Formats: sequence, structure tokens, C-alpha cells
Amino acid sequence: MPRVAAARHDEYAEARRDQILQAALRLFSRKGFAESTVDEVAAEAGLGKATIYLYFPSKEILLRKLVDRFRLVPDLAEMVEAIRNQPPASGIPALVEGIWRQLKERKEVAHVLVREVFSNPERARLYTEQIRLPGRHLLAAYFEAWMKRGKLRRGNAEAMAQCLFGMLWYFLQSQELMGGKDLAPLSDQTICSTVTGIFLNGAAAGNQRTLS
Amino acid sequence: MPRVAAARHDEYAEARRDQILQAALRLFSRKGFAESTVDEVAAEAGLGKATIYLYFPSKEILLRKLVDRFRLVPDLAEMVEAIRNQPPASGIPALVEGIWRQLKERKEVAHVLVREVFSNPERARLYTEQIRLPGRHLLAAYFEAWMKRGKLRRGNAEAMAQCLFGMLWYFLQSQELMGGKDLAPLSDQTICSTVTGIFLNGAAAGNQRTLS
Amino acid sequence: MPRVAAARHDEYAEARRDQILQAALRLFSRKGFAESTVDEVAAEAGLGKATIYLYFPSKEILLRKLVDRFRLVPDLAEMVEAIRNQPPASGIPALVEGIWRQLKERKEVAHVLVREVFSNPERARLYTEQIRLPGRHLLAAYFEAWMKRGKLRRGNAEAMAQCLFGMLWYFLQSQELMGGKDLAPLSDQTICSTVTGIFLNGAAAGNQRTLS
Amino acid sequence: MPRVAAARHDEYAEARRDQILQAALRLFSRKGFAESTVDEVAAEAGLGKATIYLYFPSKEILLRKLVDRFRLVPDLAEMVEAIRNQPPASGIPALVEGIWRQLKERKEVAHVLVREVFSNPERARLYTEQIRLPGRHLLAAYFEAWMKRGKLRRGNAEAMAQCLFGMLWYFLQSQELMGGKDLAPLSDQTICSTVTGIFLNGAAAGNQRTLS
DNA sequence: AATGAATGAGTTTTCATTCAT
DNA sequence: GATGAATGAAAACTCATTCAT
Repeated sequence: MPRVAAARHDEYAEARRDQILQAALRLFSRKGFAESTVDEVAAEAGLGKATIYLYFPSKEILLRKLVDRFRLVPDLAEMVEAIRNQPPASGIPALVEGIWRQLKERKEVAHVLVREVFSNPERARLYTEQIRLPGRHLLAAYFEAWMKRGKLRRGNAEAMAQCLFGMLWYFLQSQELMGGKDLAPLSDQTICSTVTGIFLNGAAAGNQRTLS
Repeated sequence: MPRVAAARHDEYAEARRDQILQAALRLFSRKGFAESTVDEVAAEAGLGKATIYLYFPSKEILLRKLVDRFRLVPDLAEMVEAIRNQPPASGIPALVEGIWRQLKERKEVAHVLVREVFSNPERARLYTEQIRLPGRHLLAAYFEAWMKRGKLRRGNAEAMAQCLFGMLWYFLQSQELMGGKDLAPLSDQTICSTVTGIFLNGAAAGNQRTLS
Repeated sequence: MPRVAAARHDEYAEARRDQILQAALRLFSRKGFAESTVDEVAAEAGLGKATIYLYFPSKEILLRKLVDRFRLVPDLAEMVEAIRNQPPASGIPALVEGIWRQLKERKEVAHVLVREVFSNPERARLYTEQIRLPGRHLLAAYFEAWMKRGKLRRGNAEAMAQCLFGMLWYFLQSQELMGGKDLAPLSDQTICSTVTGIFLNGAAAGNQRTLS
Repeated sequence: MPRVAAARHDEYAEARRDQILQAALRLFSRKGFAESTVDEVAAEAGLGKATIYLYFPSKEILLRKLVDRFRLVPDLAEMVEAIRNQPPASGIPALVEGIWRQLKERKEVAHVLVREVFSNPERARLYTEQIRLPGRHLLAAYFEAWMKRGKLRRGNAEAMAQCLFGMLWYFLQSQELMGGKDLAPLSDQTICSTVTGIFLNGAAAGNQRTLS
């Protein structure tokens, strides 16, 4: 096969794969993985059922590829890179806002992750290895760098990264996925400044800023 | 039916129902709801398959009853009450430790909740109304009381409560439910002191204690 | 066991058996044999489920006993005997009316027979041998007697008996069992006189009476 | 979808549906509806079990479609039309013979009807409305036409139609479905001439022809 | 490459029958 | 004698996957 044709072919296949993954994401987010049939994925993608199998060998693998492709915070590396040289006092607020914006934009991904990945031991382990820990390391590295420069208190940087992300993650779960937005709404502003405030200065009186 | 016999009968049925719910909790926590069969629930309970249907009319209703019965932090009210008169500096560490202990003990419940409740909009809404918000209010009330006494910085107490719980909740998810314990273990000590430290004093240098 | 006690015991068992059969008849007539559960039979009889099995070894045998006990026209022999010496002109109308009355009274039996017996080859064969043919012979014997006395035209008496009974049987099926009573009602009077008229004189003009 | 392909597809599906209905008819006739499994229907049709569900959404609906498709006397309208201008004396014998021939050819249909339709109130009502009463009206209309022309005695034409059909129907039940053919055989000739004779002239002596 | 038709393996649910009390 | 609890065997139905076109 001539090189150009092969490249075109690959592009085409990639586009199809993406079309299917997007459809699956919408569907799984709405109905859940186990509750969705391959027929429905195909219908959502506007394709025939058997076509799905041309691009993904099984439904389970389709899910894995989905999780591979759709990161919760795909730009995390860029965000951390962008603030690498900023001290926490300015870097963390920017980071929190960036992560929160991206999480909110990607709540469908979050939905699928919560449902299908975080709760299935095997899938979760894979996710932890390939995505969660690498992401955590990025944050932790930033923290450690500024610990050394004396701008952050010394401590377990990995655990601290987990705390930061955990607060945002739980806001996402409760506000966007669990109906909190309707029942007890909190503004983005409140969320970001509370998280930032607590992470930097804590809630105890005597520390710098007012919370929220 | 004589009253005594009826009472005994009810007790017996209740015990059986509990036996089944406990078995289902273990199983769903291990394998997930959709991935578990009624056969397996029965086997785990040491009963015949049809017996399950004597006590629960369907698999779906079994799940609902399961969620009804098992709360995530059943003793939260007592814990908050116990520290009501302690200032945050001593109250929060106790609270964090108490919540964390109970969460860890109940990771099976957490597993089922994540999968079946937090991810299903309708069930999640119910859960938010009946359990999550009331719990949050308890914490928030404690925070507000100590804000008034000048021991906590002013801020959105509900959001702060969410932050505190979110950190612990995410540690539970990542350590216990997602294989983090094996892949990147963090000790209870590290977790509790990091959460406490960040919540009270933040991560910025110049604040009181060293983290973790 | 003393004789008296044994007799009492037998009477008691017989009464219980009857109680169950009556309940089963009502139930099977309403819902069909396959569609009824042993639980329902027990409930209808006001007994516990296991009690049914004290008196009948299986559900299938319960049905057989039911058919044994409940004849469609139990008094046929008496009816035929009663008109034995009456010529057809007066005997047939009496007979038709008598059979029709009994059929209508016993439409529950008819229902079960149609459903469970007439349509199951093995059961039907048994029924034909033990009940249907003997009944037909009774009618045929009456016809033959009056053929000999010149009051009925010569012909196949068995086939004639079948015709007479068939007309009534089909009226029962269509009026009582198939909703005809509501959709296109025919009075008992019309039914009996039409059957009698056709059987005795046919429908062709020039024969004696007006039909119905 | 192009029009031609769609048409071919429809034809194909229709053929498959028919293949399944034919198989189901044979099976239900032999074993009864409740006693037959979908697996068996599939095996009889030479198809896989799931294929049945491609064409019929449930076993119950398969039965309904079966009854819809297979009429007991599908050519009744043509038969009545064919003798419309013949007087009863020649028309009825032809009609009786025609109906009897068709009934015998379709005893499998009869079997299923008896068992599943005539005995289930709801289904029976539907059948009465859509099939039985229209058929009866056809016969009744013929009778009424000839009553007016003085060739049939006046009477309730609907009841008379019922009598005519009832005799034949009961012969079918008893001879073909209940083992009468083996236990007490009656020739087609006997059956038809007895029915014709009784219907036209009755059994009383003094009327025209000899019976059978 | 694209697909609808076909299907067996697997799931939930029902129910006749047994058994311990 | 009477019974409710327990259950395995069996049935309807679903769906991921394969295959012929």
C-alpha cells in the first residue's frame, strides 16, 4: 500500500473510532455502561452494530479506550507547566480555577469514570496506574519544588495533591452529578475561593485571607 | 395468627433479610451490582437462589433496600456532638480521625454507593436530600459556631464542610476502592494529619504546623 | 385403628379433597390450569400450600381427579331415563332443555374441560372412553328405540346424538365461554327452540314448526 | 434504504415470520402453548432461539399473530358466495361438505384455537368479535335470503347458523381432536349427510330424506 | 468498509415440590 | 394433620459477538 493511502486510511479509521467513542461517552454517561447495549452505541453513532466491532474488538475494550482517550483533566500537564515558576500564592488559585473549569466541562467523562471505573476494582487499578498517579505526581512535583524554595510547608506532597484534587472532585460529584446544583447551589466563585483558601491558608483564624 | 407467633415470624424474616443484605453488600462491593448475579448473592448468603426472591421481589429492589439500610457515616451526628464544645484545633483532628475510621470500616458501603447511587441521577438526588445535605449541615453548624467565637475564619461554612469531607472521601476512593493502597500506599496517620493540617492551617509556609 | 375412627377419618379426608377440588375448579375455570399456581389453589381453598400435597400427589393428578369428579352432564342418564317412554316430539324438547340447563350450571366444568382435556390428546382420549362415548350411547339408544317405533327417521344414531349434543355444546362455548353472551346475546328460549326445531324438523320450509 | 432493497427485506422478513408461525402451529397443536417452550419453537423452525425474538417480541404475541393468521375456515366467505344463488336443498350440502373439508384440513389450527383461544376469556372475546361473529353473519345472511324466498322456515338465522357450525365443530373436536376417530370412527360421508339431513329436514319421521 | 441477520451463553424470575416444625 | 420456608429445575428473554453479503 502506498504510504499516502495508508496514512489517509489511518486518519479515516481514527475519525471513525473517535465518532464511536464520543457516542459511547454520551450514552454511558446517560445510561451507564452495563445498561447500554452495543446496539445503542451504534445507533447513537449513526452506524451499524457490526461496524462497532470493526473498530473495537469488544464492548469492554471500547470502555477502556474511552477512559484512555477522555482524561478527566487532559490539560493538567500544561496547567502545571504554566504555573511552574509561579509561587503557590498565585499559582494555586490559577490551578484550582483551571482544574475546576475543565472538570465542569467534562462532567460526562466524570460520570462514566465514577460509574464504571472508580467502582470496578480492576478497571480502577488500571486507571490509578496510568492516569491518576501520573497526574498526582505532576502536582506533587510542583509542591515539592516550592517546599524546597520555602514557600510551602514541608509535608507529604502526594497526600497534599490528593487533598487538593479531592476537594474539587467532590464538589464536582456533589454539584454536578448528584443534583447538588439544584438542591443547594454553590457558585463557581465560592467553590474556587474556598478550595484555594483552605488549601493555602487553612480555616483556622489568624491565617491570611478570608475564606470564600 | 397469634400475636407472639407473628412477632417471632417477623423477627425471623427480618434476620433473613439482613443476612441477604449483608451478603449482597459484600458481593456488590467486590464485583459491582450489574456484574453480580442473583445466584451469586444466594451463594454468598448460603441460601438457594429462589430464597432471595422470598424476601426481595427483584434484584433492583434488593439494591434499593441495601442503600436504605447502610449509611456511609452513621455516627456523624454523635461525632459532631462529641466535639461541639471543643475548639477546632482539637475538635477537627478528632473529627477527621473519627470520620476516616468509620469510612474505612465501611468501604464496602462506599463502594456500592459510588457505583449505584452517586452515579444514578435519580438515586443521587434522593441521597443528597436525605443524607448528604443533612450531614453537611451538621458540620457547617459546628464551623459557624466557632466562626462566631473567632476560632475559624469567616467563610461559606457549607462549602468548607464539603471540602473537609471531600478530602477524606477522595482518600477513601483512591486508597481503598481504586487500588491506591497497593500502588502508592499512604498511612492513616499521613492521611489524617495532612487533611487536618490543610484544613486548619493550609499548605502555605508561615502557617503553624508542619504537614503530616 | 377402630373401625369407627377410620370411617370418620375417611369422611374427613374426603371432605378436604372435595374442598380442594371445588377450589381448583373455580380457579382453573377462571385462569386456566397452567396459569394457576398451587399456591393459588391453596389460597382459594383456604389452606396452606403443603396441605394440597397431603391430598393430591401432584398438580397434574389433581387435574385428573377434578375431571373424574365433575362430569359435564352428570344427570344425563336420569334425563334419558325420564323420557325413555316419551316420543321424540315431546322427549327431545325436554331433553334439550334439561341438558342446556345443566350445561349452563356447569360452565366452570366446561371451561376446564375445553381447556385442559379436549385439547390434550392423552387426556381427551381418556375422557372419550370413560365419559363421552358412554353418554353418546345413552342418547343413541333412545334414538334407536324410536327409530324402531317409526317416530324417527332411520340413520346413524351415534352421529345423530353427536349432532344434538354438538349444537348445545357449541352454544355453551360461544355464549358462556367466549363472550357471546355480551356481544350477541341469544336467550335460552331461542337456543332451546332452535336446537329442538332443527333436530326434529330441520330448517327446510314445509316442515312442521317455525324455528325458535 | 433504497426502495427495492426495502421491499426485498420486507419479503424476507415476512417469509421468516411465516416459517416461524408454521412451526409454532405444528408444535402448539401437538403439545399445547403453555407446554411448549420458545426453544422448541425455534428447533421446530430450524432456527436459533433468539431468532424467534427477532420476529416476535414475546411468546404471547407469537400466539396472537398465529391466531390472526390462521383462520379456521378461511374460505367461508367464498363458499357462501358460491352458493348464494342456490337454494338450501343443494346449497347446504355443498356448504357442509366444504366447511367440513376445510375444518379437517385445519385441525391443527382448531387444536390451537380450542386450547388457547376458546378457553381464554380475553382472547376468546377478541376472536368472537373479529372472526366468529362475522363468519356467523355470512351464514345467517344466506339463511335470511332464503327465508324471504320461502325456502327456509322463519327463525333466528344467527342461532341457526350457530347450530349448523356447532354440529360440524363438535364432530371435528370429537373425531379429530379427542381420539374419536380411533375409538368410534364415523366416515366423512356419515358426518356430512347426518349434519345436512338434520339441518334441512330434522330427525323426525315424516320428513323427506333418510338420515345418513 | 459496512451491516443486518443469526445465535448461544447467560440472566432474571417463577413455581412445583419437599421438609422441618 | 397442617404449614410456611426453602429450593432446583426450567422458562422467557437479552445481548455481545459472529458471519454472509
